[in-house]
Amino acid sequence: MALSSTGYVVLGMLALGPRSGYDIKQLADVSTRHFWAISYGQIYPELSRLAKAGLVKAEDASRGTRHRTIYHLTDPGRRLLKAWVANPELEKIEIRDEMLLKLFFADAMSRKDTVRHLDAMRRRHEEIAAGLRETEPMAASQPHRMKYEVLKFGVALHEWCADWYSKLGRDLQSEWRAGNDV
Amino acid sequence: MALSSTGYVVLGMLALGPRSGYDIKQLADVSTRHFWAISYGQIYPELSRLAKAGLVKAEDASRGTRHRTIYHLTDPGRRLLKAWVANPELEKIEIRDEMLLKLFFADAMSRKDTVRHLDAMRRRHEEIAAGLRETEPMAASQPHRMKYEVLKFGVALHEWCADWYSKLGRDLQSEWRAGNDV
DNA sequence: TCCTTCATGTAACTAGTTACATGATTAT
DNA sequence: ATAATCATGTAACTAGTTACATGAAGGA
Repeated sequence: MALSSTGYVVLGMLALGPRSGYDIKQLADVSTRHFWAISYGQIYPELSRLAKAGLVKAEDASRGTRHRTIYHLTDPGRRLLKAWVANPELEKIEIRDEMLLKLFFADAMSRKDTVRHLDAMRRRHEEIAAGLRETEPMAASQPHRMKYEVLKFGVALHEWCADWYSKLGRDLQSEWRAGNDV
Repeated sequence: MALSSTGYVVLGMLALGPRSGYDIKQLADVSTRHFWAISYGQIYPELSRLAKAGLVKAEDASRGTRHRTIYHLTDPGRRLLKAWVANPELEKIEIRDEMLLKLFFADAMSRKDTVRHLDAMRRRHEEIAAGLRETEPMAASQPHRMKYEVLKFGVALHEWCADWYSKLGRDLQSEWRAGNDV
């Protein structure tokens, strides 16, 4: 019974307590999103699969005519999640960065445009870091240490990226001002 | 005529000179792979599409019975590539990191396993950085400055990640040795 | 009243991977 | 010989996004 990583995300969110598909999405959007985004189009079908496999259990939580289903982990679900987390296999890491792609192909670009592009990249990472920092109070106040550490990693990572692009832009400019035609 | 980013990668590789689909894959594997991986299953169909759109032109370069097709950029192809590169739109950036996902859900993990997991993450990033560093002489000797800068970014990024995980592991251990039951 | 949030779900689509099939050439 | 590399391509599959449809509840 091999689950997709997204399946484990759903399981993991339910390990924090019973919630609806909607809740899972909201929670993922302020926590795992910066390194593992998920959408409704994955969540709802995944919940059905997990329920069919007996890893989660659905429970009706409708309020009046407004229907709502909350899911909770079953024992097998909790065991499977734990086994996955503890398995030290080298899992995949993947980055897709279109702006970096443009920078890679930017050799024919004008100096002005290159600097502008680097500035946009800096700004982009600063914005991501700022967005993450907003969730910091929430992450700091809950008892899950690793979740907080992962958030701090995200903030630090994007700040580091912003600094790197900022520095490259400055270096290139001073180099160009010095008249070195590289 | 909007191309996928992968389409632009193909175009960009051909901007360096005419090459085959096979060549494009080899080149991408030692250059863009760390932030934009591509596979044969994308390259060959993409080349057909680009040729049909008149952005590249196929040329038979078979040697005897062994067939080989090299592609080169057409003027419209070169123009489109240039326009894409120069367009400062905020393009998407995406990370998918399964190990970070496990760390995020690692709160129930034993201390020993947490430390081991962090060590595996550190090693993973060191290996990626080392793999990238191997291509450094090649990147340094060619005249495309930005390609070299992007490579240096990749090396520095993964080294930074390795250091971060390394530091977190050390911090947690000393914290635990100090007897703080967090 | 109207906008936002809550809430669930599907269908069509886009993107990308993996496995397979084929076969020549070159290095060991 | 035989293994590695060169070389092209497709089919089946997996993963994920986006748009759409529906509608209730709650706040401005």
